[in-house]
Amino acid sequence: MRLATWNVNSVRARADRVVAFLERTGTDVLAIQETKCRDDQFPYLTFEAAGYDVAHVGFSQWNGVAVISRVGIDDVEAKFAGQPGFAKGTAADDDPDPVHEARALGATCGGVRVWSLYVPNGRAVDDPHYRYKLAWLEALRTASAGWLADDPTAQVAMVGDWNVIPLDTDVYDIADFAGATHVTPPEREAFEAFGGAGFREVSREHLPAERTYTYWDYKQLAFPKNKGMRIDFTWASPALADRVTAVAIDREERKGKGASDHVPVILDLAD
DNA sequence: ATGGCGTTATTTTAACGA
Repeated sequence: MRLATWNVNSVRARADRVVAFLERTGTDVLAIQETKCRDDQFPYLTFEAAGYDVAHVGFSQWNGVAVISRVGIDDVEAKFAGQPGFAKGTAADDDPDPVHEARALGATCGGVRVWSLYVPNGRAVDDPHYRYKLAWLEALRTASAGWLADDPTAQVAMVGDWNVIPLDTDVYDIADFAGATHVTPPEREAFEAFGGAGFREVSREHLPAERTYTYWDYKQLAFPKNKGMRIDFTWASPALADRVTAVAIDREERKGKGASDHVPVILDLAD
């Protein structure tokens, strides 16, 4: 089975390109992030015509995550247990009515529990969104540790845009990120905590080379200059990690007119 | 120090993103 993840930066602007990717690569299951639409705006027909079932959650023009599959799609969950909302107060419990955002969707496809994840950006270290990002990652770690505790043989793939740069060598110039989000010790610790919970980040297992990027900014010719970042990852349960035979980052998808700023990450799973 | 580019929306500027 071929499983991929891709932050498409608007599924409506990119639907034809996504279908072309599916057909070119023979991807069976695709987790999509940043659909940037409500459920009623999702281009279901485009994907159904190509032979895929769709599960999507989106509340506005922001965020939005989906899983599309041609090997079945069951037990859809539009959030994980304990997923926090964004509280705009200056303290974590300041806001009595946090806003729930469409950033996680789980679905079982071909026997694999796939979670399409769009981790909050954080914006700035002194912004409430930064605290939200850390709380969100911690809540996901707690939830996912529970899945493994319930079933150590579970086939789970947590895929998507993690908005964390785990290593200094995962970015074109770490000096440009002094004081910025994505590289702070708390963010990196929150990311690596999934390893502590028993998961394995299989993209680096298969693609260990430094400066192997999944994102390039639209601005200032970042892609031609290869000024990129590695922020799209797959934390796999042990049983699933053992099935991964290859991982590829599809750099071709950053080329040409109408590209997303992220490219797909593709995982091949043994039967 | 700023904004650079792309997308969206109760659009004609603002919000958001990494």
